[in-house]
Amino acid sequence: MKILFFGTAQVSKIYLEVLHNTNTNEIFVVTIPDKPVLRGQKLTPPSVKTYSLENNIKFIQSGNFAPEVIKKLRNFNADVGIVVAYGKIIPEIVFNLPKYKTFNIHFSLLPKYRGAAPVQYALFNGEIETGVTSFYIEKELDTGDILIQKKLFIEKKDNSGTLLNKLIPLGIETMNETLELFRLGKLAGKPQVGEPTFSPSFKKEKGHLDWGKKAVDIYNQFRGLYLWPGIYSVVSKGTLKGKRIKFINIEIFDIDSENKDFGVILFIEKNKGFVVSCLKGKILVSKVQPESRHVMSAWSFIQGGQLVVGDKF
RNA sequence: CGCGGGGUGGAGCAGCUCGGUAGCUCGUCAGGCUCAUAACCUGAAGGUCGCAGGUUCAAGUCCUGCCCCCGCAA
Repeated sequence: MKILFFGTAQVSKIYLEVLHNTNTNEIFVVTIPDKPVLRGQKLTPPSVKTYSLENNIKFIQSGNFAPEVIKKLRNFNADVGIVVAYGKIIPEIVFNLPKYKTFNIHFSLLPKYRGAAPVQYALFNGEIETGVTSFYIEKELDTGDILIQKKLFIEKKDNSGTLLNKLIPLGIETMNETLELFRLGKLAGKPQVGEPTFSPSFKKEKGHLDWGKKAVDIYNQFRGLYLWPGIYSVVSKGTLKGKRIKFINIEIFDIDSENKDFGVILFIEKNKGFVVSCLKGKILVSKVQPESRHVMSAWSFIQGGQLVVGDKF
């Protein structure tokens, strides 16, 4: 098949790889411009671009769909378009170019969690299941008819990293099966049914912990933001006052205790870390990254004596 | 040349302003105590204080250059 592939992020590279390793496919990649990234703001190419270069795959890198870009895409004369973590809205004139139109692989059970961050939001909300959906791209974001949908159970200990690792292969299955549908000429999708919910992209600020919440909610926030941007708190009382500390790993210490004050370091758990009070319940912090320092176990950091019982976030 | 922090025994930190025997907590090893709840006590091993120059009687500490790590912002 002649495939028009829209992708940018690390995740989409994996999908491109699968398509590229199927010899019968001819691929044309569409990705976005290099972006300044990290300290020193070096321009970094999307991993899809790097992969395309290494494997001699035709690609076009553009921040827009100007007439000359569309012309090139039209000349490719694609059978189908596939969108995986592209990161930009694709105009109708483009997603309608391929013979069988364009479909998207989305990591939720649509119409739940439409938008940019379905994995994260599913975890925030403590969902017990999620999944992958392939559907036709429409003008409105994530609203098109569904081709294939697969369910997946979320485990208590899952975070955005582990969950993504399960969703990616499931998505590949979904993509392959969707392509198979097209080969067989089964092109009809089914309208989405149910109340839609949304998962808009968010900023780093979302990782700022509010200890005036329940331990369960804080834990869900941790799970959802595990890969990016992580969760953090700023010390408000103690030697490190004003310093930011990232919590790389936490667990629920108890779920329903009542605490007079929250955000307070209540006590130390030997070899494990320190325990912080929430509005309801307590959180055991086991791995941290203080400002300007490496990631370290919370217990190790406690040895430095910078953070002591009674300090507050 | 975006802003900032940091590199000190195996781990986490202090010491640097005001140069003068390498300190604290943990771990390790040896021994003691026996229910302390981050158990406690005694003792031991373990460090070219990121690298290279410079100033000085003397540099972890002051000066110069370099390497590496990290937070923020984008």
